Amino acid sequence: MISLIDGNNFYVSCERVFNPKLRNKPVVVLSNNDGCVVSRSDEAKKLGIKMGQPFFEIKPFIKKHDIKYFSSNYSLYGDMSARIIKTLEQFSPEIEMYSIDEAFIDLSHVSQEKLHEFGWKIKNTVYQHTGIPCGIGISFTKSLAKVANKIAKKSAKAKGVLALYEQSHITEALKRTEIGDLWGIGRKYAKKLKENGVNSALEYRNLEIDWLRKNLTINGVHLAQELHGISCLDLELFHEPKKSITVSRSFGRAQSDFNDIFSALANHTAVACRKLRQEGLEAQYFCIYLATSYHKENFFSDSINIRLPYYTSFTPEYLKYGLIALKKIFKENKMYKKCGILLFDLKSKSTLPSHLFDFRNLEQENALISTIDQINNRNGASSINFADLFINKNWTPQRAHVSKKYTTNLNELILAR
DNA sequence: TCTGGGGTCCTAGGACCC
DNA sequence: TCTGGGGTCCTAGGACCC
Repeated sequence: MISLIDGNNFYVSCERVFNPKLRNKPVVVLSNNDGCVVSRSDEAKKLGIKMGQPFFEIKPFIKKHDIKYFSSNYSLYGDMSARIIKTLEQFSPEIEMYSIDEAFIDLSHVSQEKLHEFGWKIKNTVYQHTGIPCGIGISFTKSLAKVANKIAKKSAKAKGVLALYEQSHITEALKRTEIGDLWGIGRKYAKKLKENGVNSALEYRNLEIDWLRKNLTINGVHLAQELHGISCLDLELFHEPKKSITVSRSFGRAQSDFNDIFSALANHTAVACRKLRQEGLEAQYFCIYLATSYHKENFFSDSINIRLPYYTSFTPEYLKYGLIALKKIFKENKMYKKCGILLFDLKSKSTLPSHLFDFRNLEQENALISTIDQINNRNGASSINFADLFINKNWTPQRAHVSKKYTTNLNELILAR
């Protein structure tokens, strides 16, 4: 058996842990750049605020109903997520942290008649240890656990915990699950399926394999089998090495000056390279990306791929080639709204030169960059950095309503108490 | 009359997830 | 004025090989 545990309205719940006044009140958390709503309390949902709704559109509504709102505070949410995993470790040796607010855990060591009780024990303990309310779904496969989790949160009877193991209950649950709520069925597939008369998960499960294969790829077939209780998706217990790393941000306001934009790109590049080093990886290819506002007329974007002479994670190398690349795609008189960098073709760090004509002094590079990383780890990001990053900060995203660093900044933690 | 068969690799685009 | 960011996987089609 597998259980899916996820934090309810996770970002909002994280904010509430350290600010109890927010309980029982409508609260939303905004995306980067205070762009749109990405997490809503139940009260905010009841008022009709939609997921992904632009903030500026609902600002008057928010003031009128005294809805509390916050810029996203990812260091706080990441830290709360780590606390949840720590708590889950006492319930099962096999845990897959699927996203910042969701984990699958193996429950094959629990007998069927104890599943429900065990689920409640997990829910209560997570709340006790972290202050985060969560939903628990339990069943034979990951996809069925997802179905159970969704119903657990909706049903007044389940109150947040549901174990599905009786066939009649599974059938009933699938009948009640709308096709678009299935894990793996997005907007496009939901539309296509409805056009073919498939409106519930139960109807989906009855579809012909060949039809699914043809119209929804092999993933669609796997989903149907999972709904029959045949496991196709294993728990991923080990952290797979990343295949790509992206860092991109919308600018606080549109930018047209080359130096301003390079300054932003340099900052994203430094963050991306640091992630690369944290993963113990190096890249040889990267792509930089530049775009105007997607929501304005004459949307324009351009990107360019760069191949470095060797695999590396040394930031100055990326800054050097990034500057050349940006000059190639930058155009005057455009109001750019966003830029980013994508690192791909990643492989494990090697300490050897890659070829005969590689004249880098790797020892020196490593000494420099690891010193910089250490200083920044100890004293906060960008305590020390490359000059390109400081040209100016006109581009910095909006983040006007951020909460305190309750868990990651000692001084603020003491103040909060 | 009439022009093979089998395979790999790469890429762009589309779909999904949170 | 103002609309997020970071990922993965699958497939079809083209290019190329013998």
